[in-house]
Amino acid sequence: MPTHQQDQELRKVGLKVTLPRVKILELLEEAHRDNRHLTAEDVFRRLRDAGEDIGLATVYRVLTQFQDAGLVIKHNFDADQAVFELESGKHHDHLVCLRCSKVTEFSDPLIEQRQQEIAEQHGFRLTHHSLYMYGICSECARRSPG
Amino acid sequence: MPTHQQDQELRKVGLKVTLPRVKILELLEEAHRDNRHLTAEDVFRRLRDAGEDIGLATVYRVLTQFQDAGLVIKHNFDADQAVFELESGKHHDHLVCLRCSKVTEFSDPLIEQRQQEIAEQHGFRLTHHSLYMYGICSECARRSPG
DNA sequence: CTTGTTGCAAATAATTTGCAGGCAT
DNA sequence: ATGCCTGCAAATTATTTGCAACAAG
Repeated sequence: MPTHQQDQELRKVGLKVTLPRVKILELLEEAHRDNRHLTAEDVFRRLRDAGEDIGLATVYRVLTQFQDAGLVIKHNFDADQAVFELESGKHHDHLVCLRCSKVTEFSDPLIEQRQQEIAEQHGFRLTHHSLYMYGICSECARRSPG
Repeated sequence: MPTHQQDQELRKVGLKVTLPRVKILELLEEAHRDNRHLTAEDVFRRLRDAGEDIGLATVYRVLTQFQDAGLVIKHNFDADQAVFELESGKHHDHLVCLRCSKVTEFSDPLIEQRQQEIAEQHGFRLTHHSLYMYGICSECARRSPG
């Protein structure tokens, strides 16, 4: 079989190239293009719908491995299910639409800098942070201005 | 029995004054003074240690009722267990120590304003946000500068 | 070959719910 | 009295793990 882009990514982080891993990686890339973050269940269901016979446990295992390998980030949004997003390398924060779940990434130097200052003021050495902003996106607002 | 401060808070939000509710409210107030946020299990254990015979299910139920009543806020930090904090009325964000779990509250107008601007730029009408900053607090850093 | 991987089922962990008895108002 | 509350056990939901069969390097 020809060597695809995904195969390289997997090999690079020391994971064998298997069908579940390649498929899940593809799904995550597709989702990222659509500004969606997927839950493990989402991934599982999409694989099912695509005719793949991949168990939910495998989905969880693969996502965790991807996370450990730095390929993926896990977010605990307000909801009770975690969502996974492809790690793009550049840090960013998120705007999440409460209606359609669209996710918009942004990065603001000013906010980042203030965070650092505030941490220092309180004597904290910062390791990371998470900033999630929740609201209604323009499309959803237009659809029903409730 | 004399009417305490807690009793008033409970009545105000339409909840009957019962022992579990009063005790849990007291615990949350105490924890807040100590810059701690408690998980449901934490609350349960402390009640047990104090000799109270209150079930874990009740703890969850009461915390949820408090949340619905606006007395308490539930946070989904990095961990898999949610933590609860007394609602002080004024919005604030959090610095969380990864070693000792100390929580420091802060509020920064500059960050708040930038968030609003960013949301507008992306066409989002913001409803709320959560900003958690994780790191090592000064005491823990002094104790072992890992 | 040899070890990492997978699917399935069973196990955990956090939280919720049904129900019969109790307590606040 | 009467309906809100509670404890306990059972149910749910999200996620993890054990294990035998299987496949990648």
